[in-house]
Amino acid sequence: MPKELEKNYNPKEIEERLYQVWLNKKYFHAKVDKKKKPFTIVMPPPNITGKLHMGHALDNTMQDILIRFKRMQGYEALWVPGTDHASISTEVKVINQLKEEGIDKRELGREGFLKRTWEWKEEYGGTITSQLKKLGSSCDWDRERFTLDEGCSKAVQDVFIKLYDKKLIYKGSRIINWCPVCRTSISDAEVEHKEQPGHFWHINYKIVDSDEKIEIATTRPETLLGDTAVAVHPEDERYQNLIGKMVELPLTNRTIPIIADEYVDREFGTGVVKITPAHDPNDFEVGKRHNLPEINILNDDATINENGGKYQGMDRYEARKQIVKDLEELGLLVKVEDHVHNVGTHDRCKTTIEPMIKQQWFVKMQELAKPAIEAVKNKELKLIPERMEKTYFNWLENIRDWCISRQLWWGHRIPAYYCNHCNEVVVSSEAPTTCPHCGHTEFTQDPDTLDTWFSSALWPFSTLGWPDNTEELEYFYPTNVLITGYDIIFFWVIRMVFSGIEHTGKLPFDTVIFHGLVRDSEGRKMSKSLGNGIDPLEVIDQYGADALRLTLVTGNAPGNDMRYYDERVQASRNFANKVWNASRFILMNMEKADIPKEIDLDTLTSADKWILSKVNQLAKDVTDNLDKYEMGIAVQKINDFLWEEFCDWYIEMVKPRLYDDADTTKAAALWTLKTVLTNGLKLLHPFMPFITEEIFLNLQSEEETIVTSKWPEYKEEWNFAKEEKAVSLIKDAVRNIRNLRAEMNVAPSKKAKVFVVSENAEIREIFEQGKVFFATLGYASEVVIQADKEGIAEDAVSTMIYDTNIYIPFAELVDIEKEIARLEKEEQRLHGELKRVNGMLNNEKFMSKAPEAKIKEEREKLDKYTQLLEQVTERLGQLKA
RNA sequence: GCCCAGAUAGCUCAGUCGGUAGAGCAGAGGACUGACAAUCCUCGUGUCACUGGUUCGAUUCCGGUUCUGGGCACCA
Repeated sequence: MPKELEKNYNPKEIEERLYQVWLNKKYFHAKVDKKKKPFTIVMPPPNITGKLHMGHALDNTMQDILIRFKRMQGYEALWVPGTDHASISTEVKVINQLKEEGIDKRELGREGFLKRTWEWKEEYGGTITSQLKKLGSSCDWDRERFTLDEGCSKAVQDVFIKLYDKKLIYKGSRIINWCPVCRTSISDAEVEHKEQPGHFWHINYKIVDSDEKIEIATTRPETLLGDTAVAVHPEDERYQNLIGKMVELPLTNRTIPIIADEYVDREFGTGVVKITPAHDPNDFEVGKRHNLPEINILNDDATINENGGKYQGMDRYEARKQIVKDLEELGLLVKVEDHVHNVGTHDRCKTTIEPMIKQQWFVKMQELAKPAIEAVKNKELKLIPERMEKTYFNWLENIRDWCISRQLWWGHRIPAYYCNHCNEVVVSSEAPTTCPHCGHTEFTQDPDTLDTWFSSALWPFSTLGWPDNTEELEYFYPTNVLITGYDIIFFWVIRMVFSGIEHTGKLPFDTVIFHGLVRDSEGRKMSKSLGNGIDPLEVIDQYGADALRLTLVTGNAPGNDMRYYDERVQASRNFANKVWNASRFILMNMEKADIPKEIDLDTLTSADKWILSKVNQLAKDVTDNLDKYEMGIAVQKINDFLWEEFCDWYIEMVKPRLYDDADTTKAAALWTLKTVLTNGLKLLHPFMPFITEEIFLNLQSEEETIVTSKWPEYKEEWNFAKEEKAVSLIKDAVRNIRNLRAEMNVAPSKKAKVFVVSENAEIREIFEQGKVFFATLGYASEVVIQADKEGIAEDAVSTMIYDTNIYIPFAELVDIEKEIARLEKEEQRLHGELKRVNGMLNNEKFMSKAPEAKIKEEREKLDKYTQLLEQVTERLGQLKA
């Protein structure tokens, strides 16, 4: 006994209830099953500091669609969820929390701080995953992972040791990006170049033992405290005589040489550059070439250190002011210009980064990059959209070594130990007992932790048990696709690719799908500072997760940004409501006949066969689209099918049969309604999991849930080409009649007798078969089908489809003038069409070169238009006479 | 400076492996037709940015131009 659906579609109640059932029944749990093919996606782990935003919603909707699709297709579909420890973000959050309590992190000590951070993680770290559940994400929560859990940590440690042993990880003193607020080094990828207004200070340096001066220009005057040379271009005539001489460095007691280096651009500024090897990456390189001393003038908080003389202790900007002032007093400041330049800032805290020379750990990238480039070049790894390949190559081909050490506490600690006696470095998973160099037994572990992306780079395999060769790893790895935003291609995607190749010998996935950003309705990035972010949870609360999901995936091409409009979610919700109501209608009528499990297809009417054929074709199309990851196109087709073909046409066609007690095709109608609805729901399920399940459960299927139900496949026996053509003809006729009536302003309540005239017996038969619904849909009081015009009033309005005429003699309603105008417009249109077709067919080149099918198509059009034109002309003649 | 993308109906966007361009929203007119007014029916002549080329045929492919976004790099 089918339970009736609630009168109103109430997503909130349905979604919460169903998700709980799905969890209890473990539908999302995947296990090693050699009889089935695996399909695996690992979720880009959201930060534990995060809150669900539209980007996550889009990202996870797309993943869920693919996972649900594959699960229904019979794959062992595994979607691994998890979170990222997000070293800096989390550490900053906890530091701030401590600050409110008046505690400095150093007071707590490393262990105390970590304890606090784990507590923080326990309390807030699960926020985002619980929010993902509201979205309907069908992740295998039994396999949820965390980048800092035991397994992932082991993987990190193994990788570090392995790369160190291969000399692909090294410790070195190099210029790195330093964040004075977070007080840690960061990688190049974490530096955001931002345009900022600044100044260009022109300063004179005096040549030693001479009255001459040399003018340099700088945007950071305070760095002159660390200058160790002044450089000019070796071929610059202006300065030839100065090369090799010394200059007095103002405000210090030092003299520094004038050197020649090709790095200098003669055209820019004065053509003279001050060289500060310790605080500028380019100068660092120049310094190395000329063996210049490196003078670090900054403390870790960007105040001037003991090398800054009287400026010691000043903040970098304070020192800048003072130095400019002092230079001015000395008469060495030539001029100040306004200058807009790009300043490197830390992407997390937006602080201006300071290049500094520090001992850090690096991953040597050159060798690792090669196979990653190769994989995309030889198509083993596919990037969607393809244009992302350029970005990918560009980054990898110009890659610099990756600075992986961070002066933070929250993260994977570097497994390196230093002998307290001789400072020998030992890299190993456990603290060593004796120093291989001097034999002493006391060691201190490196205090630094690793870049948070070091662990996420291993995510596709560390989550499956690597480095142990687990069953899961064997079965589910490599994963299939990765879905993520294009904004983390460098941070994450590329690093996973080379890590996968290096450590597992396999690509971690074969396809990467990049999606764009969800922007606000004005096209702006959603951001906290603008306050224009839209909370997905509020949208879900108001319209339901299904509506949000549908909105996010509709009408968006891969890699393109999209705008979020409330109206679009409303439209999605309306669609859900439509599906709901149509389903209610079907359920309400189900008892009007016994619905057979299997039906003899011969008992179906042409309308039944038509819609069955349509849903059959839809299954094929949707499957094809999803195989190509074209989710937007797929769901558009489902939407069109359900709303237009199924609701607006088929259900309307079927109504007279259901309401007529004498009708003998009720079982066929109900079987068709149920079958088509079931298949439609299944196709829709990956996109709108909740509403489809709720209806499915009420439809009394053989299957216990739609989640693991069998995906509809194309069936040859459901292909009814003849009926498709027939119904399409009747639909055209109906549309023409409606059109006519609308133009004539005839109210739908005014039924009229309709004559269908065709010399073609087959066509008469088609209308005969569809008579019942044709009458209803075409507002006919009676349908008369005949071969000639016998008995039809002269002034009946008419319309034609192919070789069929339809006459509606609602004489008193007809406005002859209007009818003539309408026909003349039609006549004009046909002339235009004929001109075009004739133009093509009379073109010899077209005839000789165009494909035969195209020529045939155009010929058929010629026939059709010619015939229609004859009829219109004849009719016009009658009316005008 | 290098690279990429977009430019299509009033708005937001799909699409076209080259053969007379689509959706949603908005708008106009009509209808409470026994699931649904969160609905139904009817209504779109857009130089598919501009400009050359290839082609029987280009909005779709190739070249150039303009405008708008984005990424990377950086000149001190």
